Parts: sequence; C-alpha cells; structure tokens
Amino acid sequence: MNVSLPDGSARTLPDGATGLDLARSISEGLARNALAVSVTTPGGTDTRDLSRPLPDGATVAILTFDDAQGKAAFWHSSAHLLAEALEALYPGIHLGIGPSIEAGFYYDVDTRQVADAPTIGADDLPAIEAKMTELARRDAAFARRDVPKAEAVAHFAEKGDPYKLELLEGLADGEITFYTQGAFTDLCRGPHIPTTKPIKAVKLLTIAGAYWRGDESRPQLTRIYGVSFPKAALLTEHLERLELAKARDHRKLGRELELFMFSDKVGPGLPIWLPRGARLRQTLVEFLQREQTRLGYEPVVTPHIGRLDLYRTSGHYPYYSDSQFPPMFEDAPGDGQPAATLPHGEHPEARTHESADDRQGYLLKPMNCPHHTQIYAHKPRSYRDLPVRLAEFGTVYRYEQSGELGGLTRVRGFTQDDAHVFCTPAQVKDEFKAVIALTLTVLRALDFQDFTAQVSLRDPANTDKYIGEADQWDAAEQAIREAAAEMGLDTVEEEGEAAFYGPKLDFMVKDALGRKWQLGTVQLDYNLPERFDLTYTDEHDQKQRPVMIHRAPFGSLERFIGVMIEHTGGNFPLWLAPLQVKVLPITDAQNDYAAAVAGTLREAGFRVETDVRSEKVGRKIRDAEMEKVPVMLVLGRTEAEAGSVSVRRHGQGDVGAMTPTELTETLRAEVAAQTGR
RNA sequence: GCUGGCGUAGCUCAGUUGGUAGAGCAGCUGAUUUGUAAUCAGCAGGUCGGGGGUUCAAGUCCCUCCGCCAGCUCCA
Repeated sequence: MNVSLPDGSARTLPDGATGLDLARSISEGLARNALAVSVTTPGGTDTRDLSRPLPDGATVAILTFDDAQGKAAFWHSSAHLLAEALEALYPGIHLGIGPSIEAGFYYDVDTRQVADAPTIGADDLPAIEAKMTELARRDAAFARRDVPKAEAVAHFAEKGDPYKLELLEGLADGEITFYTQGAFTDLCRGPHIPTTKPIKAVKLLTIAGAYWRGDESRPQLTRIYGVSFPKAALLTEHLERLELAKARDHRKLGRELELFMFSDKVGPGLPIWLPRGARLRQTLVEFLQREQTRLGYEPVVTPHIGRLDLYRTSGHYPYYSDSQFPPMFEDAPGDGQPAATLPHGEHPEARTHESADDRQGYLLKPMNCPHHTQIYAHKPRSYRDLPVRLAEFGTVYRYEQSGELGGLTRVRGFTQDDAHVFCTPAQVKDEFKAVIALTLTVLRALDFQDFTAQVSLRDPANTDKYIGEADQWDAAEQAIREAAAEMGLDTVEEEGEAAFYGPKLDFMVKDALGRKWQLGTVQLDYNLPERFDLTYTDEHDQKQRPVMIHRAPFGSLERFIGVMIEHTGGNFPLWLAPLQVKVLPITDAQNDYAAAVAGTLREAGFRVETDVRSEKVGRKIRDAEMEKVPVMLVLGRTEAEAGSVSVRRHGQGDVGAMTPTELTETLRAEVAAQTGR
C-alpha cells in the first residue's frame, strides 16, 4: 500500500501498516514522539489512533505534542487517566464526560453515590494527581474496540452509570467504540495516544460545578480541570506562563495604576473610575467622538430611566426581567413614590410575558435603543433625512447573576458607546459596511490584531427566544454575511448568539487568561422600528419603515478598557496614557524650571505631573517607571542652564537631551502616528 | 443562582496545638538636595469581611450572611 506525507512525498508500506509503522519508517525518534495520525482520504480528514491500520492512498500526517491535534489526543487520554484514578480512589463514582480543552482537559463526575466521599474538594486533588502519575507509569495501552450497542448498554447498566447510558441513547448501533486502559473502560470515540507512558507531568488545577449537558435543570456534576505534559519542564513552563498572565490581570493593574475601584458600599459590579482611569476613558471617548463626527453621527443624551411602557413596547419588559434591576412601580409599598422599588424577583407577574399588566412605573435602562427610537419618532422623517445616526455614550444597568461578575469585563453598570442608525432598506448594506470600517479603525488604533469577527445567528432549535418574522431574520442574516464579505472580513458563524431582536456581527477579543469577550458589535434590527411604528416618507409620498442598525465599536467602555489593560499590560501608548509625562527635578533648585517645562507641555495639550518630593532622582525614576509613565524628564542644573530636557522613555531608559519645543513636536508626531491623524 | 476556593493595615503577606495582632512597601513628619529603577530616622495606621455561637479565653473552632476568585448556567 501507498500513503503520502504532507510534504507530498510518497511511502510504500506493507498492507495493513499502522500509523506507528509509518512513523518508524521515517525515524525512530519520530516513532517515539508520535501520539496520533491525521488521515486525509477523499472522505475527509480525521485524527486516528497510531495503532490503527492506514487506508491505502491516504495522506497521513504524524502528530506529536507539537501539533494541536496531538495535544488534544494527549489531553483526552489524560482525561481517561483522571477517570481511572477517580474510579480507583472513589469506587462507585458516576462518570459524565471528559474531553480535552484548549489548554488541558477535564472530567465531570458525580460523587453523590460514593458513600464516604459525598464531595471532592481542592484538598483531594494532590492525591488524585499522585494516583494518575502512578497509573501512567504502568505504560498501559489505550485499546480501541467496536462494541455493539446492546453490549455497551449492558456494560454501563451493570456498572450503574446513568450518564453513560444517557449518552448511549443518542448513539446508533455500529458507531459505538470503547477505549480501555488498564482496569478502566470508557465509552469514547477517540482518538487516543498509544499508551499512558508519555503522560509524565500532571497538574490538576481547579474543581468546579458543571451542569450535566450544560442544562441548569439537570444535576450538577463535579468538574475537575487539569493539564498534563510529556515532560516535567513543559509543565513548569506552562505554570509560569499562567503566573505571568496573572501579572497582566486588569484587576491587579487597575488597582496598582489607580485606574478604577469597587466598593462594597456602592455595590458589586458597579465600577468606580478613579482620576487616572477616568482620564483614560475620556481620551477614548474623545477619540471615538471625533471619528463619529466625521462620519455624520449626531450626539444625543437620554435619561437613565424610562417608563415601563417604553420597554413593554420594545419587548424588553418583562421578557428579560431576570437581568433587569427591579422595576420601580408607582403603586409599590412605601410612600407611593415611583422610586419605591421592590426586592428583585418579588414580582411573579414580572416574570411572564402574558401576565404583564399595565402597572405604571419606571425601569433603570438596560439599553439605550428604546430611548433613541423616541428621538427618531419625535418629528416626521423624510427619505431625504436618512440615514439618521444618533450616538450616545449611554450608561446602562443590568442585573447580572452574582456569580457572573468579574473585574471590568462583566459588570452591572456600564457605558456603551452606543449609536443607532435609522436608514432605508436600500441603505442598509452601505451603512453596515461603514460601521464595520469604523470598528476596524478603532481596533487598529488600539493595536488589537488578534480578534475574531463572529456572525451571531438565531438558534434554529429555539426560535421562541426571538421576536420578529423568519423571513426578516433570513434577510438580516444574509445582509450581515454579505456586508462582512464585501469588507474582506474573515468571519466565523455562531448559532444561538443573536440578540433577541436581530442577528449581530460581534468582534471577539481574548483576555490574559485566554477567555473570549465580545467587544464591538453591529446589529441589524427590523423589529424595533415595527414595534415603535417608526416611519419615513419616501419619494412617492408613501410611508415606509426604516431599518435600525445598533452598533458599539468598543462594546462597552468598561469591558473594552479591561481587555485593553491586559492587552497592553498597562503600558498604554502615549496618546492614551492617563499620565503622559512626569517631570523629575533633581534638586529643589530645579523646581521652578520643572514647573515651567511642565507648563509648556500642558499648554501643548499633554497630561503632565511634576515630582517635587525630596527624593533622589533614582527614586523618582523608579516610581515613575512603576507607574508606567511613557515619558520622564530628568532636570538638573545642566538642563536648567541650557534650557533643555533630558528624556527618559519607559522601558527604554535615557534617550538624550533636547529642547522643550523639540520634545513637544516629537510627542505630537508620535500621538498623530498612533491615532492615524 | 450553582460547585469549589479565598477574605488579617492602602498594597503584598506572617500569625505556632485557641492565650485578646506583626513585617515590608505605601502614607505622614523631620533630616537630607542628591544625575537615570528604592537616602535615613521617627510617627501613625487593623472592631482580623459583617453577625451569631462554643469557650475562662476566638484572627484561629462551628453556624449564617456579605464580598472576591475559578468554572457552570446566563449574557438585550
């Protein structure tokens, strides 16, 4: 038989040769490191066990730990090893699923049936780890076996494992395989690495609850997360990387750089911006405002609350009451003022759509769109007026579940860089493309290279989550695909991620720990114009329905800044740095000169502070470096006499002397280059 | 909301088998006037997250609430 390698070269092997045979035919070293093979046939590409015979004519890639799929097989096998260790330590334990993930693996288990181990805690992890290492050393093979469905069911019925039996219900006879290593057998599609031996270094990281099949109404299993490597050094390296990521955590940097804070007294999830953070935020706002002015947006300002009727019309209330702060009912107990709220969740009628009554009251706004519809509607609109682009940095409040809050990335009060474009159906595509262009401008100015553009679609299996007609949804989803394609954007599509009123184009960026966050978003909406009966008069004097585009290039200032802090590690580009220049006089004799230099720079529009403490210059430099101030000016007798400044750049050191005028021009040019103007 | 973990001074952390709190940094005061990452000395700072309990005695043990962290669910 013949197979070809990824580089195009061909190999002739005896019939029935396996992936391992192929690896051996190339080199013993490769055979030692091989974990699995990627097999491409006319039917497609899949990853397979090294021990399986190769199909004649296939293209085969040998996978090692350096390949993503090799790692996946390694970690998946580690998950099986974890399960084996758990069964050994906790006989009778019920197993859920145990896949590999982006960095490691997990296994979901139910310990409630285990008499002397009702729960597994963090303290138990070292013992489990030790057991895994012990089991790995036996060098047990991962053996694959096709199993008839009846036999598979009988196996897990006898074992008494309800979760595996449920998984089997979804599988057809003939597609069921078992993998066995040592005393442990699991229902598994594979592939696996040849034996347990390469699993040299194991670290169980955390333990958490996870609902069976991701369903809140099902039992919660114990999920044990871990990571493993073929060499101890790789594990050490991995753990060091995790530590480094922690140093970039925006919560830590936000505290150290005095950007923002939280207060128990103010409330969870309600960020408070300190002077430095507020300056950073203001710089971002001004940047976007300038862009938007150029693009024909008009600023508007709307209140933080609105009548319940506004949200009844929009459809937000009471459908989404779970994530709203409780309404302020006018007939609530207290003194009858509308601001008398009831505790969250105390209104069962606020939980169901049908029983939404006509009680009067107010809601803290969870979004800005309903308010903006009223600005559109306040006067008759002609087709000549469109598009109307209304922009507001609108602060909204959402009652996120307590367990969901975290730093600036998920909060209960935040400011969207919101705008709504009202346009004719014919204008949709150009407007949508213009918004994509603006979002890309923003991401580029802030040096975000590594983002994913995601088309967020309806969940076809769950259409009652959405309002509006199916054909409008189809049209909207298609319009987004086309606009993105015409802008040359690479997109991924995700079902079930749409807003309830329309599909979206979301820009996703990862944080320091690799978690994905939605930042910028563009949403197409045919529904709210309908619900609010928005119209314009067309060229034939006929009333027409405008289309609404919701868009926020940052998404929210809070989340954006949070991710940006991690992205930059707190080393903001000059144009964004809350403090751009720190003036450091060497002795008191230079304080007046320092004040004059600082004044000049401030006049030129830079954010400047002067350090007049009675400290040595080395100390002043150290402190300024720790504050991550981009530019430091060291001023001694030489500079004062020459009328110059000695410039030190953050992270670079001394870059030489120049005049204040030269410095101003240099810094201006740098800011201009960074902001693209 | 759920599972697991954590909560001692502004920050980072010590606090022995329960015997009623300690360091470094930051802060303040004073001295020092210094040339590219920490000058010296002194002072001040904590109802040990809140509440309840056990005990002669609780930062240490138990209960409960709050908050934070990881994950799950959710995410307009």
